[in-house]
Amino acid sequence: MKNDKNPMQCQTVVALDAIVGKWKPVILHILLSGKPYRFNELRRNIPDITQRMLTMHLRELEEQDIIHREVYAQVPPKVEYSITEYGKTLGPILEAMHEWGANHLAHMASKETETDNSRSS
Amino acid sequence: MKNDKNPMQCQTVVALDAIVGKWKPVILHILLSGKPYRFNELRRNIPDITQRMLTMHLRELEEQDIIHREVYAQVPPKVEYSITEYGKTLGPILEAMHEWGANHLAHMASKETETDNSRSS
DNA sequence: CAGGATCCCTGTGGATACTG
DNA sequence: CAGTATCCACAGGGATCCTG
Repeated sequence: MKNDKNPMQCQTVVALDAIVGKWKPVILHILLSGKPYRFNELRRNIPDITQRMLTMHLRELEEQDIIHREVYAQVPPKVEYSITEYGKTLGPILEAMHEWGANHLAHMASKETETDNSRSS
Repeated sequence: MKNDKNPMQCQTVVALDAIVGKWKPVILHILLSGKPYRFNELRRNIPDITQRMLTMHLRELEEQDIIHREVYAQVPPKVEYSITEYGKTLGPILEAMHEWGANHLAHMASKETETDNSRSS
């Protein structure tokens, strides 16, 4: 894992570790719908991601038991990724962050306007 | 800011942006107590942080209106950092993450034990 | 005391090509 | 289809020295 010595006190980073990564929030947001997705299906839903990063993030999430990887022995290969029951516990947190983020954008925008007003007066 | 083109959809990253950074969670955790802290006081409470990183993180948090920087015109200089009312809205999220993180450690530990059992059997 | 200025190292992530 | 394997760029962060 990434955190060698978390000197007690801050398990927050443990949670962060699970959702930090350039595309992890998007992946989680998609899989939290409950529907399983195939590899390339995910790629298509995340336009700018590279297969490398998709693979890496999926592996990390799997290792954390947040998503499940189901391999179907057939040709052509078929692999499906889905959120685990345990992974669903991240849902509320992600939602809260999404909400806070949206509100934050508004908050910062209004502060911008304040400064604009004081400039224009 | 860090995210140039967040293609709508994911304000989660906006929230993440506010709390991601090697020491931000700790800083926030400390300041969320409500008590104002001086610069070196914070340093002392975060053993391994460098003044450079402390400064940078504080500046970013200030820019986001999450903490307040109060400069007292006196010599020797005195600067106090405190959580803003707005910044307090991050509290519940950090708390939730902390709780999830603690639980996650337990969860992963128990999975480890499972494998240990299957190995030892 | 509370920083600013520099230099440098590492990890995260991007681009591209190849495979079972 | 679902990946691996390489190479490479850059930003986040560390160490050190200096200052109003």
